[in-house]
Amino acid sequence: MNKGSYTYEYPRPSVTTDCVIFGFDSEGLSVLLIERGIEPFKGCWAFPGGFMQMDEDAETCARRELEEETGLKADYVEQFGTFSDVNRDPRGRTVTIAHYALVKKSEVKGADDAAQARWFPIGNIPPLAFDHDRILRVALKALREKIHFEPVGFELLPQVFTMPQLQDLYESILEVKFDRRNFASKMLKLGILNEVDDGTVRKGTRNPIKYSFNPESYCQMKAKGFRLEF
Amino acid sequence: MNKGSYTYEYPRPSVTTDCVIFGFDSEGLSVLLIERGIEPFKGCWAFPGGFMQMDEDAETCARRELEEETGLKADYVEQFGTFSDVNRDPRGRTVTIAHYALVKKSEVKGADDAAQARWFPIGNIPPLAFDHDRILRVALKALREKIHFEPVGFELLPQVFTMPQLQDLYESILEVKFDRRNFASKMLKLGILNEVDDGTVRKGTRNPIKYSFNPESYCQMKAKGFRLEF
DNA sequence: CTAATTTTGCGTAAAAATTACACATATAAT
DNA sequence: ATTATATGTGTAATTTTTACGCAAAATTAG
Repeated sequence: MNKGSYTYEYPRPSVTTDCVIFGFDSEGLSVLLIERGIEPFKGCWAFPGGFMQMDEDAETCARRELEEETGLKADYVEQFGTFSDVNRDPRGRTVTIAHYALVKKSEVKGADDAAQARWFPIGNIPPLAFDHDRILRVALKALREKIHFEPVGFELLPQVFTMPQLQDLYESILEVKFDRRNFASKMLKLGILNEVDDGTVRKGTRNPIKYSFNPESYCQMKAKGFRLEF
Repeated sequence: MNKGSYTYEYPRPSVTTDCVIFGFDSEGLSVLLIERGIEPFKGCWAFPGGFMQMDEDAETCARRELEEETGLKADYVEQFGTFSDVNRDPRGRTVTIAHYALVKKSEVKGADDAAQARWFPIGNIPPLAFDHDRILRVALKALREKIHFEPVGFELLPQVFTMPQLQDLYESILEVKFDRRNFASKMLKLGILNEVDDGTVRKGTRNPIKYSFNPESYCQMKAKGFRLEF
């Protein structure tokens, strides 16, 4: 196909997607960024993303770019806003449909091998390219609201986790502290956690009980309309 | 400027905005639609919207199209999602950034004069063009969630309103019924309502107290983080 | 190796929020 | 004129949330 072969009656902005990738481990919440090797914003970090193809919708594009640029396949990808400031990209008019992805860092193997991809804790983000700092703020806000309606936490934790881990997750995302006993009883009362018997005999109380997320119960709950109050 | 004078190396989708306009009166919640005079979807109804110009961002575009096509200027316009299905427009690849607008029907004068614009109650929507039925469902969901965090109701009611009106509004949007005494006390406890003295002496209790929204109190509340629980 | 500290599970009492509900009065309807 | 309806007000019962103490084993410190 020739260069410059697409002609339109009126000018059109470029359409891209960007993807804010959230991960979680004992260090807290973090995002995966890619270092830009070229101008503009050379040396700055940015979310993976790129131009939307004519045969894919926005979420498909976000997932494709995510995999191409980081090697990750995310289960959970969701659109949270579209950014269209006239001057957001110095190269030309660009509209980006922003998504966030939730990945289990415990299952991410060679993501750090990937050329210039690195995890940054949410409290220590380097200078970002374009309007990505604004996009990150909006992404965090969206995630914080989402966690009240959907158990997004389970997309971020390992398959099997403990109550303290789950509490850490909620505290990291919402930036608050909970009483551990109240947190546990509220969570258990929801009825979406399965106790996992990993064979080890629980003698003392210091080795925590292992849980896994029960998607079936969750779906039933969701059908009735559900809200996680914190 | 010549026809067909914009040429790009890769194909680009069109970018449009659409605007779901919500209004409220004693009949309940309704939306303002425009009848399509031409194919495709001739005779169907659609949200006002159109192509984004190169010198305006999405919200500016939505407001412009809204005014051009209905004569309305809306105070409150907010983006709630971008729709990018590959086949959503039979004429070609189009991505639309969808917004909703809240208007005071009480202050809308000649909007119905406008050629083919008409209000439809939310329970009686005619066949819609393109994927606008889906867009409407998402808009309603967004509005229902928003009402928990922001006093969107006050954008829909007249400047001065009564408690029963406010309750009707909440009940219409959330599709539930509240105990009128509990609703009133909860609302008043928020401290964002001013009692309006309209001079008339309130003898009986059947003529309801008039209120207005107090934006200052609301801003203070919002700063502390706020949620309206229903 | 021993002692001190920390982590975890469990359960209860106090406080706060939500819910359910009754009556009086003037307007509106019959 | 009589009846029905809409509105304001307050309180008791219930439910939910919050605060907090204790015991046991693992971990850490010495």
